[in-house]
Amino acid sequence: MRRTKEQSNLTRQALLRTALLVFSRKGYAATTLEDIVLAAKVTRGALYHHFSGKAEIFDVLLEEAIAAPSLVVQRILAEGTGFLEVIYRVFVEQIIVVETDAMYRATVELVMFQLEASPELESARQRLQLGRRTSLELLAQSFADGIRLGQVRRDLEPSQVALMFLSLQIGLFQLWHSNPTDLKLELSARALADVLIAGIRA
Amino acid sequence: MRRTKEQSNLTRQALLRTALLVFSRKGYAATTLEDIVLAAKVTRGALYHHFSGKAEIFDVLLEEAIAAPSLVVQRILAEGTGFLEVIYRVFVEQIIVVETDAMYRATVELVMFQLEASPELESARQRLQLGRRTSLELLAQSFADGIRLGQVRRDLEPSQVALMFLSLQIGLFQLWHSNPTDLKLELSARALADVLIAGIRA
DNA sequence: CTTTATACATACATGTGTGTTTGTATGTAA
DNA sequence: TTACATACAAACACACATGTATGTATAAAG
Repeated sequence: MRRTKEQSNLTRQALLRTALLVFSRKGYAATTLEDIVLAAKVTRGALYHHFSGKAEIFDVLLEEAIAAPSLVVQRILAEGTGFLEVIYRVFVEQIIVVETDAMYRATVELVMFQLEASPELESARQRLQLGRRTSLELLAQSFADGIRLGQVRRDLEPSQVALMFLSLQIGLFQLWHSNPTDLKLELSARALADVLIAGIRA
Repeated sequence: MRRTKEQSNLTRQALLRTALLVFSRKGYAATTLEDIVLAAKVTRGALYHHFSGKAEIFDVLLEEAIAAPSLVVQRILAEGTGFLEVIYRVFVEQIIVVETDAMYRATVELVMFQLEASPELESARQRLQLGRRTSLELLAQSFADGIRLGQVRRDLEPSQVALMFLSLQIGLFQLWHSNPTDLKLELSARALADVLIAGIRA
């Protein structure tokens, strides 16, 4: 009955994977360890062998979840063409990933909807906050470049434009999430990005 | 020790008021009835006398919370001047209320951060979704008027503009909430509204 | 003024979830 | 091949939160 080392690793991955799905759907508090191990087809013994408890498994998930979005951004920034076009693409494609990749969506849901709710996740929230700050700063710097290139209105604060960019993304996803059926996400994302660009272009 | 009818009403109100604050801070699941009655300086007996349980008191709160934003909108729509100016004011003032009115802020937090998390609040979520749909439709209709008046770009879908408006509001609040200290809310709200207007004006 | 209903407080029963402990079969190293 | 470590399963103990049942003092009704 004793599993081999790599099998052990598989169960650990299975636990993480299913835990992500369950947490993102039911939330931290409402998720019981039994839920997780049942879906992963192991017992609580396995979970407690791999993790110290409920808090730790959530923490591990969050680590990856916070890192995920910036990966997408960096991919797009690498193939950059025109400034405003890059902005447009970053906005749209990052939202498309949410729609198409269920796992990525789960991580976003985890961060956006389950994190603010529970007080015991304070440290996680602070890490998220830090991540968002750097995101904002990176964006702001990018928009500052855009201004210097003469592509963005000179009277705008780069930090405010960055804020608007992120607000739009977050708000759109939240609205879509609260009503996924009658909201075609990609279409809307393009429309919003279009207005955004129109509002900031020089 | 038996209280009079109006005293009873006061304790009921106190329970609702403190429950709103506690729920909005700790979330539904993490909030214990003991937390509420302790803050309200009564016992659980009082709570169970006025409400059938945890679920009901949350439901009552939510009813008001969902209704609250539309009240603000209607107030501003009443004193309408120019179209784009009304849009601007609705956007900005609704956000200002969140910053200045702690109770209003709590209701918004309740709806935005605590509602998506718990599965047992499904019915409440559906009511919220309905409220948002009507909000969107109302906004869309308003923007359609704006197009007809020649104040808004004719190539834009009114529904998409409405979506953008709401997304911005929601996203901005969420970002501010995750980091209230280094984000001057009113200032940002004005900046975002400015870009929004610039992006949609004909 | 008596009676009854109300507005709570207190005590209790129950369920549920977490963490811990113990047991065990098997991979792995010597 | 023996000895030990590991990967889990199963059982247990404990805490805690909800709901309920009971008690009681006093407004309110007649």
